[in-house]
Amino acid sequence: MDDDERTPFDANNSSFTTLLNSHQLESGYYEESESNNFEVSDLLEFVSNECSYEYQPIPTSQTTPMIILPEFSQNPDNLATGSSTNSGVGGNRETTTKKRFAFRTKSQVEILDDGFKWRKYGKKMVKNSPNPRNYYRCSVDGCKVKKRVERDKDDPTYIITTYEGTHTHPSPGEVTDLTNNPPTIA
DNA sequence: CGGATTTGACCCGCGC
DNA sequence: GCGCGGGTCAAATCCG
Repeated sequence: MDDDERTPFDANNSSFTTLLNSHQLESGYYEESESNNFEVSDLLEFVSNECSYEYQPIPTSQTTPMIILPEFSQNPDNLATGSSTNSGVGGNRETTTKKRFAFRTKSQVEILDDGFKWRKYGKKMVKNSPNPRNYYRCSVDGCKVKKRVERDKDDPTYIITTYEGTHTHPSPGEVTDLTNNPPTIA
């Protein structure tokens, strides 16, 4: 709990400080899972896109967002093979470089309103945890962002939310001019 | 009535 | 080659 063995944030980086302040992140850890191109700006952009905490604070309860990527290279048992090409039944899925970020938040509810609409498409029980793992997907058509929510087996009070992919649309809460806002490259 | 949620079944990759 | 673990889909159900 108070003793972690992972690589902490680069506190020297002002960007991270801003990030921490903007999103009220107490502490956390980040790690890159695919390529080494992962930078602070990516994390910032991702946070801004994926978790609009700044727009929609967690209304359910006092939540302390934390950025943490524990299972990516530390425990292969949790995520097993993350960078697989084709996954699922379809067999033919377009798989490009997708970045994943895990946020560990302290909350009793798993449904954290981050400003986006999610549709649950699966629930699975993890073998090493009594708590199930929920799979969410962005309800927006065309957006292939996936979200994985799981309770910390060690600390049930903590929720580990893993985002995968990048949103190609603005937050539904904030209506913007779609005609004047062309989507970026997928 | 429409949409989201549920739960079981199916599939894939890897290990043994 | 089979089994395990994990991830996804899909039909049925429930809710608003």
